[in-house]
Amino acid sequence: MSELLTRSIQDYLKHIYELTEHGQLASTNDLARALQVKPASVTGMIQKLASDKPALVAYQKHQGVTLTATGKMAALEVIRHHRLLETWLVQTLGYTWDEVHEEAERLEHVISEEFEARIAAALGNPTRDPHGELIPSEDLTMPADESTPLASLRPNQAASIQRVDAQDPDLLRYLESLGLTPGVEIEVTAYSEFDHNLTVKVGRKSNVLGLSITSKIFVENGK
Amino acid sequence: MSELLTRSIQDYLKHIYELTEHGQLASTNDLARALQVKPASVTGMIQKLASDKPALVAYQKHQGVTLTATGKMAALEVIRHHRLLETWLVQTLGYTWDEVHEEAERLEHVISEEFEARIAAALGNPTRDPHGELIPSEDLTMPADESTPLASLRPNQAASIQRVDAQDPDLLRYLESLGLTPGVEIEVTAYSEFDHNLTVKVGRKSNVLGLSITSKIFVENGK
DNA sequence: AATCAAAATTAGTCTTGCCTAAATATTGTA
DNA sequence: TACAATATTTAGGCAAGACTAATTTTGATT
Ligand SMILES: [Mn+2]
Ligand SMILES: [Mn+2]
Ligand SMILES: [Mn+2]
Ligand SMILES: [Mn+2]
Repeated sequence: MSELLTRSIQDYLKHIYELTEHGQLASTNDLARALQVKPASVTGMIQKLASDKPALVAYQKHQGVTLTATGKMAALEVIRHHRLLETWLVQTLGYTWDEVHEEAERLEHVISEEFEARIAAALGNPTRDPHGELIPSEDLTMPADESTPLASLRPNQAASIQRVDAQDPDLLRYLESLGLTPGVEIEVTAYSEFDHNLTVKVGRKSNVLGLSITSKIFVENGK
Repeated sequence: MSELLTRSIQDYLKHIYELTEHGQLASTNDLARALQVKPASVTGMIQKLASDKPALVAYQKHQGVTLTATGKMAALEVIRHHRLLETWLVQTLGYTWDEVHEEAERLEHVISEEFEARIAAALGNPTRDPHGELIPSEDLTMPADESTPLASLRPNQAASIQRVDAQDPDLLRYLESLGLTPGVEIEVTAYSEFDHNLTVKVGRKSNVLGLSITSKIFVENGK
């Protein structure tokens, strides 16, 4: 799996992985939004990736793309780099979880396999990054994710936060200020069916959270 | 000094700095060799850098280039990144001095000022990298270098090794195997004026070193 | 002063990855 | 079934940075 893959291609593959993780096809528009690029540029790149020597994506005009086995390996390699880097920035350099994303976004493309191995070992081969996201294993397998969105819980259900699917620093700081971070136990005490707000108890405090937040927090282990 | 400077430009500036550090002009050919690029490419890039909004280099056709004040700041920024990274790879991830150059060569262009500040602080603001090279200060001043090449010493002169000006991993491993690393005390016991070999004593052992080695080891403080 | 080799520059191409504008395909709905 | 809105693709361009081949400049040597 050694890389002749450009930075740009690595980012395409990573985002295609994320958009197709649950069996969907990634649309040109969704990719354009994720990559901050115009749809026409996505079409161009996708056509190139699809016609590469060993194709990195499977593509049919107007239908969207998925990754080939080769493309998936390359994507998982980048994702592993990203998540190990985030973990390591937090644990060894004192970054906070709202600061790491941007730094990792650049570093992920330039570290060697040697570097990856050394930080993984130094961290004790972690399985989750600071946001609770699962880290692909060294052999590029993505562990199964058992969690469900907090939004799907209803009053009297308790659970523990597994991961927070967000990179926006403001949102992350806000969540931290409420104590909504991975590992924390929470309980839903109220649900408003019109706006889908949930009232969530953390320790002694309760907060009312809208769907745009509860859909980004993933929990497990409701009692 | 924030960067709109591409990776490629950063490498040009860094190498121009190194080639002009002692007052010379950097020639097109020397730069081409240093950057592993054809001379025609160097001419093209130099002309662009010379005609940039605030010019990064001063250039006259066929005469060679030097850095402007702006260009020098940008170069020192990259060099500071490189040398802090090398130091940090050795001290916190257990890299050896022959392994760090290549990794730092890529990382130097993508770390943030925040990252630079954090590793500098974590390392206690070091002034030399693992090869003994001086690290530009945070305000981008290069400390004065008092050292002279080992090649200039003669029998009965003693000195301590300050820095080793080499990146070739094989050479670095060889020097380490001889105990020729920064901080080590040495003494010259013989000189051969025909081939310029020096016999150098380190601890109990002596080795005969050719000019291609003694010109890359810099020493200070002969007693 | 004339000559010549080495060094440097110019001219013209190529690749990568993006863009805008225009054309076309798909889809959901009337 | 047909139309309009939406999504996607095509066509044509541009900027960076590299390359090769051809040409010019420099500066040493006769
Ligand atoms: Mn990235
Ligand atoms: Mn993360
Ligand atoms: Mn570099
Ligand atoms: Mn060094």
